[in-house]
Amino acid sequence: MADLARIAGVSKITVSRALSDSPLVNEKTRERVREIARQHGYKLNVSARNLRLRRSQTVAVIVEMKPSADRAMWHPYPLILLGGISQELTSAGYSVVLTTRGSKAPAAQAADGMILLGQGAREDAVHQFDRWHMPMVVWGAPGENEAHITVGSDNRRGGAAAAERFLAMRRHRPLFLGNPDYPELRERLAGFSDALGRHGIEPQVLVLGAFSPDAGYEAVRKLLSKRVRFDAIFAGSDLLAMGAVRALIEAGRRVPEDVSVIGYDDVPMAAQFIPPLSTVSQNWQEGGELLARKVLALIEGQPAQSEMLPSTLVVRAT
Amino acid sequence: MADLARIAGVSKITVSRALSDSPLVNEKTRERVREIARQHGYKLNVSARNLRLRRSQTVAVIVEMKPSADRAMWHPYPLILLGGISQELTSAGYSVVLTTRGSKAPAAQAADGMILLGQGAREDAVHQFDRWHMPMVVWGAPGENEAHITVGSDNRRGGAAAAERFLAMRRHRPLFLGNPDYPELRERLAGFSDALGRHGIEPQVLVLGAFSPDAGYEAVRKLLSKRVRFDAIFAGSDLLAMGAVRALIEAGRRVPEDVSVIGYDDVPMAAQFIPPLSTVSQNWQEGGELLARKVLALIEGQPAQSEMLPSTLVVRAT
DNA sequence: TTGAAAGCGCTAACAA
DNA sequence: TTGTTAGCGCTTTCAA
Repeated sequence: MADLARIAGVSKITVSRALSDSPLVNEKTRERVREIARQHGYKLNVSARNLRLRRSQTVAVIVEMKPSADRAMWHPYPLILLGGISQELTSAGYSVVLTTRGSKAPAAQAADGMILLGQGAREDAVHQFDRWHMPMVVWGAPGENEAHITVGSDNRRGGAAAAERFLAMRRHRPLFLGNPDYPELRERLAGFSDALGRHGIEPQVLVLGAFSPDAGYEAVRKLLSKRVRFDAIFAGSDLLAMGAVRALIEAGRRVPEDVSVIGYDDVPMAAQFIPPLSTVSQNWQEGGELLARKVLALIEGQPAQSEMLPSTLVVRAT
Repeated sequence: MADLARIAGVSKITVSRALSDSPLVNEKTRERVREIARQHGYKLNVSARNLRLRRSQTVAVIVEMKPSADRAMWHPYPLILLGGISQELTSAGYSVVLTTRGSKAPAAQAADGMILLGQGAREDAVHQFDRWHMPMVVWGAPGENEAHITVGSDNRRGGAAAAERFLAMRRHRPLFLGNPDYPELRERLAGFSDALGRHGIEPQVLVLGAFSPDAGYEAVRKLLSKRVRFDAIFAGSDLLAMGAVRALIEAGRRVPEDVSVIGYDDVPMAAQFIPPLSTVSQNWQEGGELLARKVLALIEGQPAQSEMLPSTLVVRAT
């Protein structure tokens, strides 16, 4: 900038003003400076500007990644959340700084705000990041982190919707498939159990480690071989549900006549599955957008509140 | 840092050294300084450090996003590419700065390197970013951008593999389903056509706008109603292929006896589909990791070359 | 409409 | 082992 100033025969500050479209500079001067900048391939030093302005136009998105084991955050669906976040922030002139918890990468600290996703949104993580004293929004179940602004989908309601559907179909031996160690699944199961409990029904719970179709397939196969009786399955994810359906069909059970199946997420394949899968739909993209809008509000000093996204049961064939 | 120095009774630089684990500082001094920093909730100003060190420990990932229409980059599979990138960069102590082309967000300019993804990797985009003079790696088909380091999967080989399979099955009326405006699909079609051409067979090409199962379903339904004859379908994506299979089955055609179908991508559902879908597998995750490793190499001044990831045909039931 | 001075918070180079 | 000096490149006062 000093060089440009010398070449243009003006002062540094005039160059700065010209390049940032300040009204404090003469039209002609501005054009001349800009032309010179272009010719010389000048590129603004963003770090210097950030230092001076005390902001980076950046929001850190922090996801969990245990080194090897659980890469849940990199599964396709949570990533769509990131798509929503990015879309919203980008159009507001912010960039997303993507980091994983525990990384030594420093850039996240320079951000103007922070979004916590995935397992990273646990209590301990929240406290850890609290010390950074920056606007923070958390994805997950509100109430767990009363002190923080939370956006999440209504997993409890989704579980209840599945239960109500089974009740309407007069199913009395429902089964829950999934790992309630994940807070989302715990909520889904809670909503499911509560709604059933009000009619004196208690679901069986089959704890599964993975979310994959194979896990669902194997689990149901084992149940069938052990002659466990059930007439309805509520799966913690669509992939699990699809695996379950495959196992049922292979074993000669009719879906939904013998066993009704409801999944969770409404992935694009759910509608194309044969038979088309009934499932609880949640809009990840929108969740991402909402998270982004909340941090932006906080960054600009406006108030913001926790919010829960609706989950709706989509009844298809199963 | 000046405050900490005063409190600890040392100089600023000693604080700096203590906090950055420099060997130039006495063990005791270091501990004392760190303790004081902790007590006072000190947080390093990363912008200042970036300015001073002339680096940001950041890699910009630039994706395409036409405002409303084509959000292809936010589809699940390209996002996995991002997962791979992020994983690799994070473990090297870098953060990912996610921006879309055309965004006014400044943070990307401060990055130490750049990865261009999606439609953004077209010629014009590449030239636009060339002016930033930073290490750059592009996702796509090598050869298109000779001048730049490119990582991509071998779409041409994938198309050829599908063709070879059909030839081995003695199919003589193959059909290609997909939109060759996308460079990847163009390559897949090229490989497919070339391999067939060597046996005197020319595939029919059905250009489809979308990648969705519905698009595949509708397209095949129309073909069947027009009594177009074909005995093999190579679809540009698994979702398309699944839609096609559904249409075939509904119309009473047997898969693969009457019509063999091969998809592309090997999405997790492909193996669970009924019937399990044959498809060309490409490893997005690994592609992302490779992209990341190449930029890191460039950033550290090491040489790097373009590279093509293998695509392999996975033969299942269709 | 332009400019001079000051300083954002950090670390490399050099000196003690 | 510690400290002094200087300066990274920018923009906000304040003055002309």
